[in-house]
Amino acid sequence: MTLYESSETCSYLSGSDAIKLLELIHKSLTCEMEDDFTALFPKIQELFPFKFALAMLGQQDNNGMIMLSGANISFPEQWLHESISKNYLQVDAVIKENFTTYEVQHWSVTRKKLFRREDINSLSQDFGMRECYTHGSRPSAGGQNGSMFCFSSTSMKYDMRTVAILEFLTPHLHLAFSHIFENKQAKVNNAVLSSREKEVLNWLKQGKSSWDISVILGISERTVNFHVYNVLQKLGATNRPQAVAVATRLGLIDIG
Amino acid sequence: MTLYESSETCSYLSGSDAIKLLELIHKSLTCEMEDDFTALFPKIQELFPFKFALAMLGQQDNNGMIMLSGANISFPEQWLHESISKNYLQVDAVIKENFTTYEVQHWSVTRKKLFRREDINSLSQDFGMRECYTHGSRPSAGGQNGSMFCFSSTSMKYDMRTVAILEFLTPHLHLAFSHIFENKQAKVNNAVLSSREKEVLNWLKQGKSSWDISVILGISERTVNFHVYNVLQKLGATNRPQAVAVATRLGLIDIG
DNA sequence: CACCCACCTGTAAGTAATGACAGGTGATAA
DNA sequence: TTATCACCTGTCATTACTTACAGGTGGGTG
Repeated sequence: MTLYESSETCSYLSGSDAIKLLELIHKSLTCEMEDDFTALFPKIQELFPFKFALAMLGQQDNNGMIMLSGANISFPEQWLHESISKNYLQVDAVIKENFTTYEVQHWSVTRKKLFRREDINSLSQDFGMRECYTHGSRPSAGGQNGSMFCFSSTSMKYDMRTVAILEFLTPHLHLAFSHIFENKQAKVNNAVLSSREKEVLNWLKQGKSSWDISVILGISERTVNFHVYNVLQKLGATNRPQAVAVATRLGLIDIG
Repeated sequence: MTLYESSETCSYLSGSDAIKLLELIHKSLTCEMEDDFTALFPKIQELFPFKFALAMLGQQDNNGMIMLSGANISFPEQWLHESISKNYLQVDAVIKENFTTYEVQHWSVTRKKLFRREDINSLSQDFGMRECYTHGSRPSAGGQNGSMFCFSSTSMKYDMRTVAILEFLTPHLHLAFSHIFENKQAKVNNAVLSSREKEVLNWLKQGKSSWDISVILGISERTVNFHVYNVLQKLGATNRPQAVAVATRLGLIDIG
């Protein structure tokens, strides 16, 4: 049984902790852009101290986790740059552990558990990131992406209060961050098709034939087929059913 | 500016209120079935007293709100029966107000505001439901349904603490209730198509032609068309693109 | 101006899908 | 046993779609 199901987890929290968490969770509901999300972190700092924070969204794959999106709240850019160039993010044991167990981790605890020693990599030490809490959420209904949030500093004691805070907060950070990512993706994808192409696609979804659409739009059937052909090319689809499926997945057309 | 955005809303809450809310919100994240959802309400009763509770999910329509799903937590069955048979749910001003403003309502306050008088309908009075708080969430990204939650009793004072509790709690009740509804719908819809039909549909979505699928499944092309035809009939679609769209909407095939 | 792009249109050949006809098997439930 | 249902198969005529070819218009940008 993880602490998630334990009813005593909140006993580590004070009333003012709980109120701050409530406010944070409430604010997380209305995050639409990355700025809204970033704005949560100063408030998290009021709950427990950290210098650096990082958010990551990943998608499960055959080979492992693929990073979809990262929001660097306050990590040193150089650390990120070196970590990415040296492929640390793909091989790091803590990250693997996160995307396997999705439980709260404390670097020294995890490393002791995995390697039977506590030392961290020199890169992190150079930047004054001697300790770090990480916690993420697993892919769930309504979202197929997993997440990971890092809170790092020179020294962070492992204590149950921080664990409890993360367990209450992380699922909502995950929802907010996923939501922002999907917004962003839909925006990017939205530019792929022209307005006429989206219009045609929306009628296709409704079961209309080329002839139907030509009447609806007041253009020739040939032109409808022309638009459809362009949609197929742009979406990499081989026929109309796939085009509808791809467009739906990319958020280009409404589900309804 | 509504209380939602006010940073002082939580000042009406005690630390123990906040902890109970946190626990409730956390539990709401893992609700998969209606029982899980119903189990939240005894915990809500620890926050503020009420005798009867009701959850409703509705979909915006040209004419108004259509009820999609209701969970009767503890309302008198007879009250519900009479309300439905007398069409109260369609004409009730409080319900209309909920699905317009989506703000916390207190029956006597709302009625005073709308009708300049406080009296309630005799039906509710007969059942000892003299007062009621209602609050819901508007349709949002990732869910097109609005919700309404009622908490009723013989006497409920209007106070800011209860309002604050509802404002913090309701969005999460909404998410949980919507999620349960979608689960239920997907389950119902899932029985509509046979396993072979779903298999064919999933290949259609991938852009495969009838011939492709016949090779993949090791059956004749004619049989693939037979299955597709049955899918079209069952889903009420006129062609493959629409079938893919409908199946996606009903949760019959994965989006990915 | 030249260029790109969204938008529009035509012809035509080949391929795919639709919807009707007809029929057969095997498992499971009344 | 009779019935039902998922599953399977065939033919055939009609309609729809795909993908080439060819081209024209108007708006905006470098």
